[in-house]
Amino acid sequence: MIDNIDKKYEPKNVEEKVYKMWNEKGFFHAEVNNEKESFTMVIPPPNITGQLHMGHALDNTLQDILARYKRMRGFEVLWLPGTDHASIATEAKIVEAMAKEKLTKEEIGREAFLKRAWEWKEFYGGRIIDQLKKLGSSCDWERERFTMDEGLSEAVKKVFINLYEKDLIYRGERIINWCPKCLTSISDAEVEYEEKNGNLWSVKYHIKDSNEFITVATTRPETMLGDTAIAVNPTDDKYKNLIGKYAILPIVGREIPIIADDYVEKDFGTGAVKITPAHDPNDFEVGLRHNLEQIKVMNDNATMNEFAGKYKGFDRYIARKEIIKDLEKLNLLTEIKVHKHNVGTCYRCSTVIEPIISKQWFVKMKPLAKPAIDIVKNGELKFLPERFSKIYFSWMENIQDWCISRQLWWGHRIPAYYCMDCKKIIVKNNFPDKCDDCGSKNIKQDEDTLDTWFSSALWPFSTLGWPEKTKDLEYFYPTDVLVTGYDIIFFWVARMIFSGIEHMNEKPFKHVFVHGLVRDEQGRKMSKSLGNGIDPLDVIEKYGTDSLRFSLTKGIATGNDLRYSDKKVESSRNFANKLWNASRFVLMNFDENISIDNINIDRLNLADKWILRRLNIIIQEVTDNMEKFELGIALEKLYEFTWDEFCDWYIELVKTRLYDKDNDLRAEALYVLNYTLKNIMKLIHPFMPFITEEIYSHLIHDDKSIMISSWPEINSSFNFEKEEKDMLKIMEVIKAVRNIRAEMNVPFSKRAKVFIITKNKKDNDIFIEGKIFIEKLGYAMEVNVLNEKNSININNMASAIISDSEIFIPLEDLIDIDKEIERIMKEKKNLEKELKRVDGKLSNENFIKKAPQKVINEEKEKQKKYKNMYNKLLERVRSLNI
RNA sequence: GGAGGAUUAGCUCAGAUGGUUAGAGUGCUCGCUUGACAUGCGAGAGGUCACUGGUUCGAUUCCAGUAUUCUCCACCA
Repeated sequence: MIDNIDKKYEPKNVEEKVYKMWNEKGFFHAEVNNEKESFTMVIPPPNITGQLHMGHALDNTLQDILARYKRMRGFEVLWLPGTDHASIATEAKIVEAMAKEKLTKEEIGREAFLKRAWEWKEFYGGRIIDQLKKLGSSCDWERERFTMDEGLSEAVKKVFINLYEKDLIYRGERIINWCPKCLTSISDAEVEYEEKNGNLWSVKYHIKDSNEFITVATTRPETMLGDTAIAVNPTDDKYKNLIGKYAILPIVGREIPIIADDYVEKDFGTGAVKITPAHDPNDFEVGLRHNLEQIKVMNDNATMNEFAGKYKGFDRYIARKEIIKDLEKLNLLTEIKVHKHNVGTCYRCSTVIEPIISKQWFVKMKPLAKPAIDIVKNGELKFLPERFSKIYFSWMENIQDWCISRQLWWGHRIPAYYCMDCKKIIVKNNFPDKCDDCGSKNIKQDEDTLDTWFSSALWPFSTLGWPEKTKDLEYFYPTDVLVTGYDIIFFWVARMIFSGIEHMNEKPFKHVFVHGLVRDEQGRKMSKSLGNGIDPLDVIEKYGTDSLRFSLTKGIATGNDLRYSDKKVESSRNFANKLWNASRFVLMNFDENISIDNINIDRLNLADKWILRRLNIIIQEVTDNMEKFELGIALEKLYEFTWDEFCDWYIELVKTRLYDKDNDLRAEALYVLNYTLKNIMKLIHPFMPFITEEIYSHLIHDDKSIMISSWPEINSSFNFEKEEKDMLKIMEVIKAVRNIRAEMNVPFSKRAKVFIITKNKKDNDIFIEGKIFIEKLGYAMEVNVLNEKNSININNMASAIISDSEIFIPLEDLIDIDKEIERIMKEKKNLEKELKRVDGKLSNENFIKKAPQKVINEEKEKQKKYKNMYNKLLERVRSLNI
């Protein structure tokens, strides 16, 4: 017996306490356990600079739901947490912080910089972890990893060396995406395209030894300083005679050849293209085909270099203006058009990317992509929803080599060493003593670090001890589900897949469970620049974690974006409160003097049997939904079952019995209440872990915690099919009575008599059994079940017709005959519509011939029912002289 | 240029291997301090399931096309 429980649920009084308890009892921890099947997930490691946002909240809520569900289903669940060093993002923040002290990286040097970075990591790395805990995440914190942990760094080196030895990593000079602000190369995936208004300038180039000109169009005139050819299409008659001749590069005066290449489209622009192999990826390819010189005209910070002649030192955009001015003076500018085009920008700092030729390390992608495509094609690894595999394929099938070197300090330093004497490249685990070839000791390590994603690609196995052959790997790998937003399929998911296959010879996970973005109330992306982000921690503070989790998961469709709204959280909070109060009701009625241990099923009443049967069905359905990852549907069903069926019906139905201290079926009622509520708590626990734990701890059971209790199963002795149907009939009567009363404006305090007329013997018995419920929920002073209505005067009664029965309520002076007529006519119209539909169907020969018998029978049943009701209605119409 | 979503109640969204009187939350209307809960209870109004075809006995659901809209990928200088 519990009293003095607050009327309102206060998450703050519960969440911290409960989380601490779980943690201290070691419920989050997973160990190799050969008696159980494993279920493994690795967290998408948040950046150490990161702060929890709604995306994290959704992502981790989904993972936690799966983890808790599987744990209850008896799996050894490992949800492995950790953080990512996020090279560019973190380095940028540290540089920014140093700028406030008027310091630069170069001034303090690599070693001191890294010291600062590690301090940063210590300080901020823990913050996001604490925030994940606030979400209720049941991660195994004893296994927390960081992408630059010693073990993970070993894995990175090992992978680099493996790939290098297999010739899948190479160093070469190619066009890469250069960010002039971050001062590093970035991969293709890290470039974001933005549509911008620019100009298309047409520039005349003089043909050598002639008075002719050739006109080219360009969006980036500043790169012309690095032109080393002009290209035309070989089949283009306009320019055929010019192929092989030379043009004079304006301003610079250099002679450049006019070449023919298929790459040029005859119909675009002038049909002639300036070729700048050092500053454009397409031009680079053309350059290779024609053996053209590559002239880089910019510095790393996007200012012009010495090859830019008089523009040296100018920023690229200033240089552009100056060049345009000079071309105008020279009369070589023939046209300026406004031109909308996509400009590549850095995904971290939004600076316009400069394609630039540079010596970098690359991963050869084609051979790695092939098996990674196959494994999804053959269904061994599944995307959920399936449509995301198409996105994956299109990326994987068109993949370019991956530029993995970064000109950053924070990250895994590339394990490549250069002999300064004989120039040999040595790729090795440790700093070599001497050069293998010439024996020189004059050796330097590559200055660059690796792309952050290079290490996170290994996350599913590096975190489990690879390259060591650990028991953990054997037991927990491959992982089961990877939960992530669709926005990082390319960055991360795809790279984990080919890495897993290449290094483990096994997929990294069986399912990729993809979710959408959390948008703001108006459907916009939440972003810093818009300032429309909602801090999940604020929401938790105000409404509690369970409410936040609930609002992010109820009714969502896999892979679709969803909108955050305060209204939704509020209604979730109301649901939590509902759970709280339903439990309060149950607990308040617990009676120390009544044992619910040995309940005889035969003594359960109709309502008991109905709710137990409904619970069985819900258990089955929700379990099916969970297995299919239909979390949103599962939760929706639980919401409705709990609120509508359990609270609004069962609890109301049980009250009469419970309040009657002499009733000898109170034990049965308490048993059913405890049993149902207990199972509801279990079913909801994965979604709302805190409140369910708190409530569960007060209920009667033998578990230490709901978290480690077992998932509900159907109780086959509770499959009361008949009673379920009977109860539905009684509920139908109750609804009809309430409807009449509401429409007739009968005040609550005014009890009325209810007459139920049915010729059907079975129904008769059911209603007699249900009298007590109809009285209570239909606010009736007396319920009479009759075979004939002859014995009562129905003229002053309001009525309703439900299938085989009629209901009459004498309202005496309260009856409003016009309203009654209105009600009846409305019902008549409705029935006519339905009858017409069902008659039409059943009189259709083809329907009878071709539809399945089951459907036909169902329709016939309906027809019978409607006809019956309709006849009674006509009788009623006649009797009222309408 | 290519691909993929979305389009269902005023708003935000679910939904069904094709057959239900198409659902929820929220908002709205009416009535309620009903011995858990006003963060509540009861009743109600509100939908041509974007449009046009096709398949089918039957389509809101499957197929094709159209429109509107969002997103991703590629990129022609």
